[in-house]
Amino acid sequence: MEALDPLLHQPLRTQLAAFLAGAGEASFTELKRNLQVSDGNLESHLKKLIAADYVSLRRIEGPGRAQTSYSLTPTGLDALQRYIKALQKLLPLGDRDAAEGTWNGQATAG
Amino acid sequence: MEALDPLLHQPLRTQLAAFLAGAGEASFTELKRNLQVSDGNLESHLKKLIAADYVSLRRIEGPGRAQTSYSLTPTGLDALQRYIKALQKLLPLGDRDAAEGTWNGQATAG
DNA sequence: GGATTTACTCTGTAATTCAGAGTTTATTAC
DNA sequence: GTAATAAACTCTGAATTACAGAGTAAATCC
Repeated sequence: MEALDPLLHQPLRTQLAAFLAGAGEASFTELKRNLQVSDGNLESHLKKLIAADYVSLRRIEGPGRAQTSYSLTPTGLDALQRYIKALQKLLPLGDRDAAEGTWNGQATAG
Repeated sequence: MEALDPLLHQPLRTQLAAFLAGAGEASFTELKRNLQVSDGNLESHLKKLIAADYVSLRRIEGPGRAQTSYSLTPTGLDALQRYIKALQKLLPLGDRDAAEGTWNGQATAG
């Protein structure tokens, strides 16, 4: 059985990675709004992803206060992609062939 | 953004639930072997799933020492199914339509 | 120029995760 | 029959993680 990247397999961090993958990049505040998370919690998870080089930051000096833009690194995107493959192997997720076995009567149709 | 059931969205518990869904039921030892996990760790996660009524146990009195057989409850299967739907919404997982947006060039093809 | 807001960062607490030691019941060797 | 081994868990405690709210610094509003 394949292990699920523990860095990505955590509620907030999965959402963070998915959001960044979809959005390309986002500011602290955008992330906070979209993920509905407290400041401290957001920054601690962001920090962890940055430490793993899954996320990079870019300082944006605009008019007004400087902001940081966060985005997935190639490493992060790759990890996310491999994480998704692992999920597909583990669970029946539409991409049926990938799942090692499909469940009883129920499959994925609900 | 939809939250991911924190009970299921944890590496060992996701695997546990997926395995039980696939196998129907399994003994402590089977689970231990398949998930490659320590006794203590397995029992603590199992306990958590049982407390949530995601997993039920059944005592099996055979020849030799009695064993416990673990399986998903209807509640657990339902939760797993909803968890999978949430994942599908969040990530591009083969079932493409469900994902809120598909990523840049990369999509799911590797 | 004082009050507010924005954009984070720090700190401490609570909860979670985990390994290994402990317990109980059965089986095998003698 | 009993000592040693094994199976099937359960308990304990330490390490890590997750989280909220308080703190800080810079900009904007009045």
